[in-house]
Amino acid sequence: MENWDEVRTAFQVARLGTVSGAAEVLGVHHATVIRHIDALEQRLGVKLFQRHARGYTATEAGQDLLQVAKATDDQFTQLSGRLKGRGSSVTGDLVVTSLATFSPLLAPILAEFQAEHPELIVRYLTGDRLFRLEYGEAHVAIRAGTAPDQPDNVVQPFMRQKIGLYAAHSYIRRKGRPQGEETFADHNFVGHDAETRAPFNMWLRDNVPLENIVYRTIDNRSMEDAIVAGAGIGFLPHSLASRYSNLVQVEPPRPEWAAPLWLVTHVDLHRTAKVQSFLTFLKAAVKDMDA
Amino acid sequence: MENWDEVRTAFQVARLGTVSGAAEVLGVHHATVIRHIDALEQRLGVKLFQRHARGYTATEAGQDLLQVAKATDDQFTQLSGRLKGRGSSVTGDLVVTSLATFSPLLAPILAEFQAEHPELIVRYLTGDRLFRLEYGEAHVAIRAGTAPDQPDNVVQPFMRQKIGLYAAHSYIRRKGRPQGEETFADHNFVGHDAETRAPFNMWLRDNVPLENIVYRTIDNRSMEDAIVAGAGIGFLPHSLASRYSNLVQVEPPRPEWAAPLWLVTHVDLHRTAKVQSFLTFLKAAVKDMDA
DNA sequence: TCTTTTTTGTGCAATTTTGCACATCAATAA
DNA sequence: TTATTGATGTGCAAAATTGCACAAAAAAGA
Repeated sequence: MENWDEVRTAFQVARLGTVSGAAEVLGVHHATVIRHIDALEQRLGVKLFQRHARGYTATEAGQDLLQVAKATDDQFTQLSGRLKGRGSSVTGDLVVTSLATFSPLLAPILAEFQAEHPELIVRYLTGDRLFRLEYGEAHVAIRAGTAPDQPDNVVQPFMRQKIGLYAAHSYIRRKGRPQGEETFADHNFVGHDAETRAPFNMWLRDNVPLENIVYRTIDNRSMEDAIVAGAGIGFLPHSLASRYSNLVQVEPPRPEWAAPLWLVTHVDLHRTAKVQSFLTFLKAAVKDMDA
Repeated sequence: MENWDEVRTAFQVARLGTVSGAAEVLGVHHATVIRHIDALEQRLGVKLFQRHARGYTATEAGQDLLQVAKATDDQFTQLSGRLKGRGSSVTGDLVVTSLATFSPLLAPILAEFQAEHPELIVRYLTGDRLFRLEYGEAHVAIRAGTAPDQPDNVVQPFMRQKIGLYAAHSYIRRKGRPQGEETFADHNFVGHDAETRAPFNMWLRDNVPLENIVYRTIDNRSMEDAIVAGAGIGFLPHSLASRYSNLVQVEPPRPEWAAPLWLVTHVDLHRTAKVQSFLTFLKAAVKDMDA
């Protein structure tokens, strides 16, 4: 059964009983309808209609087709409604991906956005590997570092996280509070094991002796745990550090430490209402946080 | 949702994940597939696929379409199978129509044909009005009289019913048995009230005084009842009269009394296996009866 | 009975659709 | 790294589809 359009034509003829009527409904010339029916009957090897001067009446075969095609027509109509509606409504899945680092930042925002759109299911994917937008793995990605320049992606600046140096009370009691950068050589630090391109990490490599970075980890979250546990002084986002009552701000956030964050979406999805709605919500949320 | 073919194309793309694969399955050029997708997306205003170098992956909208179209594809495949099968099998309805007169003749034949095709449902329509083949009211019609010449109908000779003159024993006892045509003026006859074109009826009008036709009826079946009841002498098909033990053959069947019967089918249905099968069965049955 | 209306059916031209060639791009393997 | 493979995307010509004009026939109405 190839050529679904011919089935659609036959459906209208069976429904209306005349070629002319079907042609009008379908918006084509009645000759086209006749030829569709002829072609379909020849391919199937079955007479679908009996032709007479008052129109076409469906044979048993034609009525069988009518039943099936009627159901199909209904299904397609409903599908069309759903698809068109989907273009302007915030429902279904919203897949957001980022490094696990930003989970504390994003979680409350995502939660609130979901609360505003009860029909929405938020899927927040974090992981080591980058989830690829061009394969449809996510609607929105939050990326850090230099601006990504994938051709099919729409990139826009999101925010700069304020990053400061923090240490736990337990550490301060043990090693004392540093008095300016020049005293850092006497202190222990928590840092990345790998050579990441994060600004604060590069600053750390330049301004602190390597042997003072006594606790090294790959995972940002483990770094946070180490700082809280008093392993040493380390960089933390201001918003995150302020949640811990046992952390002391050793150095206030500096612009050169701040890592720029980017919002990345795929071209095909960027214009959709769902993504747009989320992006504006996201930017408004961080604006509130800055203020 | 117009243009079901584009839905079919999108279905294959969603199923296979690549334009090239879909093009191969559909038997069209891959450029055609791309253009179908583009057209469909534009009409719906929704992105169905995300394009990347490895192929097309369905968005949520595309997956919704996939679900619906998959069901449609199944339905159409099944329908196609049913329709094609219907072309070469004897199932469903077989609608036969004739004047009620021929019911005694046809009933046993129809019954046996049904027994040979258990899946068949025989609908035998009799009535005053002619059921019209061109409106699909019947597959086969048995008509009497001069050959019908409707353009769309396929007419073939069926049989000539042997018609004789019969009377009941009770009538013979009352009025005696006629000794040849010349004594008919002394007898009572059962005949048609209307001026039918049936050969035996015309013969009756020509060879028997009108006032001797004492029992007139419109319905052939009532005429039969009258003869059996002894109302007078009347024409009956030989096959029918021989069933009654209380009937006497006044005159044996003559060729000029015999009414030619015609088998009529509609052009569109004539070639179908069901109709052909029935026609050959029908002709074989009456051949047996003659022999 | 005759006219009007409605419907199907067909040859031919215009339009649309399709196929082909080629460009491009990304992933894979040597 | 480099060549290769397999995918998408586009201009242009060929092919198929469609629309139009018109014919014909039957039902409906005057």
